[in-house]
Order: sequence, then structure tokens, then C-alpha cells
Amino acid sequence: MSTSRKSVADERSGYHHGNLREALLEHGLALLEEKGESQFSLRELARRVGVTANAVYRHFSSKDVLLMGLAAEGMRQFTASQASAWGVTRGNVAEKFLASGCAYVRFARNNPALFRLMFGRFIVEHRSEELEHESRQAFAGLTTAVAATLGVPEDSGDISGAVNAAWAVVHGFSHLILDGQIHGSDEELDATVASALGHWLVSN
Amino acid sequence: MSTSRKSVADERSGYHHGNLREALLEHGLALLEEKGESQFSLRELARRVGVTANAVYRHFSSKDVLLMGLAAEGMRQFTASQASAWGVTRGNVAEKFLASGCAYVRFARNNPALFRLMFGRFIVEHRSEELEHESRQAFAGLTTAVAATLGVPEDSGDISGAVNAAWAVVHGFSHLILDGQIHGSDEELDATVASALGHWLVSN
DNA sequence: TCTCGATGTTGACATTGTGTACATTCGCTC
DNA sequence: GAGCGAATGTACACAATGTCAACATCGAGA
Repeated sequence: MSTSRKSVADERSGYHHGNLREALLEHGLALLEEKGESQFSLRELARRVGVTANAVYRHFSSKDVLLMGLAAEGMRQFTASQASAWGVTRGNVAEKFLASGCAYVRFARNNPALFRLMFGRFIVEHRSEELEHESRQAFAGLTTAVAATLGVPEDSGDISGAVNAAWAVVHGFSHLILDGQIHGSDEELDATVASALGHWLVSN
Repeated sequence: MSTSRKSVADERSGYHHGNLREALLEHGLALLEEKGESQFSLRELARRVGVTANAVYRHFSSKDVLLMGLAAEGMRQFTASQASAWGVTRGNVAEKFLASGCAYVRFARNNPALFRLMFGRFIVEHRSEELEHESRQAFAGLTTAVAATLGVPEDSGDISGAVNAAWAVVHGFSHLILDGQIHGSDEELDATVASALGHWLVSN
């Protein structure tokens, strides 16, 4: 995984790229983390993929739409990582729940710019079908997790307060860590998050 | 306050503006909320203030430094609002604490772009003396509040975990609300935040 | 094989951040 | 006051960016 093997999206066979959209998303994610959203340049991305700037417009109607595509792609990876943390963890629901919370924060740490993009102004301003869908998926997963952890039916009326609070904890930790307000190794931060979520558990 | 009375920073008496720095900060905050960070343009700000783009460079050595100035200004307003919420609230420390938490979230709601700027990549990347100072002030206030609320000395070793958790809750709610993931009126959101912080209180 | 739709390219334009050189004004010393 | 230096604005220029319109090239189906 550490060898920079060329991915499928990379080969080009002449005038036509063949996989431009995938290549743009793939290199786009890399460029995003490298430069940050504010320095993310459509033209530079095109250069890296080996294509003219305007070629991008065949697949994304504007830079913002491109960024939304990246956000949606990020959402997919995010929900996958959440589901994985839940499924992989051995133990009772409470342990699975804590593991999911830690995975949430770890995702943010590993993809700072992407995380900020996913949960940034984009979700507010341009709500694309695609992103909306992915976003709903993530929230549904969270609700399921909380319901299972608390041993309450999912459609229980007042569960949303508990969901929001738990979400706020992991989301807040994620942002504070990204912003450099809280420091520590992966393990230390896992412990911090787990401790806070533990307190949340016993009081609900 | 609702009449658009010209502020001190606005009058210009000829070639020299007289108050360019203040005017830039003042209109800068407005422009920031209006356009969002990504669409914030140094040239447009200069235009609004009635000055050439390069005049800005006499007071801020780059656009980023300008934005840092705005963030620092925001931090000042933020710490003031926090202190005010704490001081104004009648009742015991717990009530003051809850009020501060709600004020935190309200500040975010009232200044979305500024909030994101203040607690965004800037604090990580360019740590200016000024911003660092304001940031420390805010954190110190929070620690004091938590210590007073829990009835523990401020230098108590393991208080930092509690501080971080409380911070994460209000910070997380703030971001979730800004990102449109949680909706509601000011009052509803106050109730949500207070409820979550209440749970935090009883488990600490 | 011809054609048409999909995909890339060229050239152009307005806007942006910023560097360099010049103009204007304020405040201090004589 | 007169004059000078520092502070503050302006004029001009440049490269980079997002985006538009017109053109080129390819691949698949008639």
C-alpha cells in the first residue's frame, strides 16, 4: 500500500484519457490533503492528471461541483470506515459504539482537509443528490448504533437528543484535534474520546 | 443599532484614509459573513472601503495575514461574549456554566464564517502572536469555568479531560448546526445544548 | 464506412493576489 | 512657518486561476 503503484485511473491511451472522472477524484483527494481546500486548484489537478484544465468540465460543471464530488467520495469512505469499525469490533454493543466513535475521530485525523470539506459549508450550500444520500446513510448508521447501544427501538421519539449529543462529542473532538487545540498520539486521543463517550453512556 | 450609521472607521478625509486598518477589519468581518471565506476577496474589500487593493498591504502583509487579523478580532468578540454570559447570568456556577455553553453555540450561529475561520486551518497553519494570545485567553476562561463548576482547583491534574469533553460538546454542536446537520430555533438549540451539558455535569 | 455523440484541446477573458516604483500627506525639527 | 523623512496610498504590471466558446479527435452503432 505504501508503494506508489499506479492505479487503474492512471493509464491513458492517447487523445482520450479513458478514466478521467475516476482519476480526477483519486488525484483530487490527494491534492486536497496536500494543499488544503483554499489552495486547491482545478488547473493543477488537471496538470497532474495530464489533461487540459477544460477537460475537467466534461465531468464536473464547475470547481464547486468537483469539490462536491470529492466530498461525496469522502462520505462513502467515511461510512465504510464506520461500518467496518462497528462490525470488526468484538464485544457488546457498548464496545462497538466506542470503537465507532474512535474511528470517527481517526478518520478526521487521517483526512483533515477532506473531513472539513465533507462537513463544511458545502453540505449547507450546494446539497447535491449524491452527497445528500451519502450523508443520510451516515446519519442512519449513527442512529442505529445509538439505539442498539442504549437498547431502545430506533424510532423511539426522544432518541434524537441522545444521538445529537453523542454526535456532537465525536464531531467536536474531531474539529478540536484538527484545529490543533487538542494534541496527542492516536492512542491517547482514542482514550480521551472513549472516556468522554463512556461518561455519555452512563448518563443516558 | 439597526440604522446603518457610519462608524468611526468610515470617514475619509482625502488622500489618506485615516483609519484604514479599523475600516478593513470592520468591513472585512461583514464581507466575510456575506461571501464566505472561499469567496472573500481582498480587492473587493478594498473597493468597499474605497481604497486601492495595494493599500491593504500597508496594514496586512498578505491576504492570509488579513484573515488572521479578522480571526483575532473575532476571538476578542468571542471571549467578550463568553465572559459576558458568565457574568450576566444570575444563579450558581452550574447555571453560569450552561449559559456560557449556550453563548458559545450562539456565537457560532451568529457568525458562521467567522467561527469557521477562527477555529479553522488558520489556527493550525499560521499561529500569529496575536491570535495565539486571544486563543489562550479563551481557553483559560473555559478552564476556570469548568473548575468552578466542578468545585475543583484549576490546576487539578485530571481536570483537562473534563475540560476537553465539555469543549467538545459545545464545539461539536456549533459545527453540526453550522453544517446544517441539526436544525432549530435559538431556544430549541439552547435547550438541546443545555441538556447535553447537563448530562455531562452529572457524570463528572 | 459514415456519422454522431462523447471527450479533450486551444485560445481568450475577467478577476485575483501580489511585487515594484511613484505620489501624497502627516509630524517633527529648525 | 519651511523643509524633510516616515507613513500611507496609488499606478502599473504580471502570473495564476476559473470559466466560456469554438474546434479537434476518438469510439460505437447505422
